[in-house]
Amino acid sequence: MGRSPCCDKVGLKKGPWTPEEDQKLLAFIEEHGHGSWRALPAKAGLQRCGKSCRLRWTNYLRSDINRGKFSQQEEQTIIQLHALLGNRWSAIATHLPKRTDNEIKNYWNTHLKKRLAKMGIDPVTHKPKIDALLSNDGQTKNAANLSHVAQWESARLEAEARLVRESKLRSRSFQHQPSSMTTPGYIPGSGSGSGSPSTFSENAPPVMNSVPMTEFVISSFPDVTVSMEVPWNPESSRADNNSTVHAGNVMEEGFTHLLLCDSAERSLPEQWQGF
DNA sequence: AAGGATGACAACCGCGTCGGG
DNA sequence: CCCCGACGCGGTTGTCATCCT
Repeated sequence: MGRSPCCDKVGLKKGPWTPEEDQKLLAFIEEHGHGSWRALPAKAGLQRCGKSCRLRWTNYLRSDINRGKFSQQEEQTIIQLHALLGNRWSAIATHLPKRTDNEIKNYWNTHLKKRLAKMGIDPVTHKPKIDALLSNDGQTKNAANLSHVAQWESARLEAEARLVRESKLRSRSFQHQPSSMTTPGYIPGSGSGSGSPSTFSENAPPVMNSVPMTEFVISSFPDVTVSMEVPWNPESSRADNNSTVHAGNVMEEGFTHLLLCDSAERSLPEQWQGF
């Protein structure tokens, strides 16, 4: 309950680690394991608090860390998982082997968040900003746009709720099975295209009625399928006759693809340029 | 060339949670 | 059941490098 007092002790070094300190920590852990982090600094001969040692080890010294540039696939995974999980960096990190939560968090804050903001997408919810859906005089270009945003939010929250349930199940069973195998009531869909869409049957009313459903499959989280009601009009994926913005269609095209474009001006669909 | 601005990333801080006594 | 130490997590800050004027 109380805060750890280890860092309050005077005489302990703070700030950047030196190569000598790294070597001491590395050598000690390789020989003895880290054991109790609190006791480790004294045993290893380090003038650091245990917390600092743990951070240095988990974020930098571990041998199973990839410190190279983030690949496009990794970027996409982060964006997709962040859309579902929010700022739960440790949870996101579990789906990115060799990457630490701190590294992912930093990368998000310095690269991806800015890219989202630049494109007029709320970095918190990943939905298009309301002001991006407004015309210059403040009127909505298309009332359906706001409806799509609400639907996206609804789908996102639903997926999040499911993840919470799965998390609880996983913590109980401690298994690494696809969650579709462990989540009661989950009915896997038949994938994109024809066939019945995936949905959430556990205590949930049918989400859809007559409107065709669109599935969002998270590629690095294949057991999660977000189904949402998004009327699909291939023509309006670019721009319809009224130059309206179809938030749902843009999402269907895969907003993560848009986010991966280095330059919004270069690769965005016409109606998104200039945001 | 100097120095201010900006970007990138490492590290710290403080809160919440867990588990043992 | 309560207390408290230990740890993990996410937000924030600090520091260094690079760019720009």
